[in-house]
Amino acid sequence: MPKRPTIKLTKFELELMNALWPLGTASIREVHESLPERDRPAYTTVQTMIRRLEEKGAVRQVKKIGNALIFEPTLTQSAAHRRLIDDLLALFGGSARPLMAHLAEAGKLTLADIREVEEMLTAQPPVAPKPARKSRKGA
Amino acid sequence: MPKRPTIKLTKFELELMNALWPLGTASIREVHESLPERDRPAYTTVQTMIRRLEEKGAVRQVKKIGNALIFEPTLTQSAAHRRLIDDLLALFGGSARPLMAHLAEAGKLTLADIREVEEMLTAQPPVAPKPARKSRKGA
DNA sequence: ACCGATAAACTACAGTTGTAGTATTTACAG
DNA sequence: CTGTAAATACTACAACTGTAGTTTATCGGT
Repeated sequence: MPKRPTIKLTKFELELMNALWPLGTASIREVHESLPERDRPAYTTVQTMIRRLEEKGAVRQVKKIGNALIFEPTLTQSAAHRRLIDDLLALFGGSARPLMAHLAEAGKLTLADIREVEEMLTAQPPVAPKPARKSRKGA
Repeated sequence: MPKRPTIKLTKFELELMNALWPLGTASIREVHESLPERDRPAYTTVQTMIRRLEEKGAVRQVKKIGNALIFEPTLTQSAAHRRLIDDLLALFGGSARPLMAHLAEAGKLTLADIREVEEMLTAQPPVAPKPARKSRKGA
């Protein structure tokens, strides 16, 4: 597999993606308007950023309606999140432990949170080495 | 309280701090040498960065030995980490839940990790609303 | 007191990011 | 078909980052 180079997004690019993901598919205008009106950048700023996101391969043009281009995310939210977390984790020496500890200390983690994840982990075998996810050869 | 503006460090600045924290106090030369020799930047690069860290208030000069300045961190590792985590958390809408879920999914969280944090949380009352930390008036 | 080695201070520069203005194209209304 | 409004494409630019060279100050030895 090609292993594309895991797109790196800035904070602001991420915010744009956060606007785009729920829309699924949208024009620049729509992305722009869906940003929090409190400190909303100029329309052209969004334009520029979307173009850069396209260069980075995070979004792509899918069609044109009237004279407006319609975009859709190529990078999934999940992939973006994974990247963020991996980066943070790297700064913590690769282990989630100190990260968790910090979260707990800062009161960002409740017992409920823990229990939930615990269930997740016990429900599914944590070390399941990729159960050969169905590969429909044709489509 | 003054609430200083929570210093924002870049990845590389963080790496320098990671070198400095264990040293406790060090010259630029020492910081430089303690960087992984694999892709170690020029001495002057470290100089520049330390200067910028000083401007940002993350380190400070404490003395001079020979003609070399000795620095020490002002920003604690803990504070820096807190900042990192808070930033990440903000991107996740402020809740640790999806973050945890992602960690678990990615196999970065083991049951053991969970248990440990769980203990931390049960040991100390998690919602302790700042037990009025001792304020010696006089100092 | 001078010289050579170090260190610090200053300067430089290219790439990235956030921000947006200006110029050009294009689709639709009349 | 033509004008106009909307969108796109192009251009600009300052702050921040990573990178390091050049110039100047300083310490310590002879």
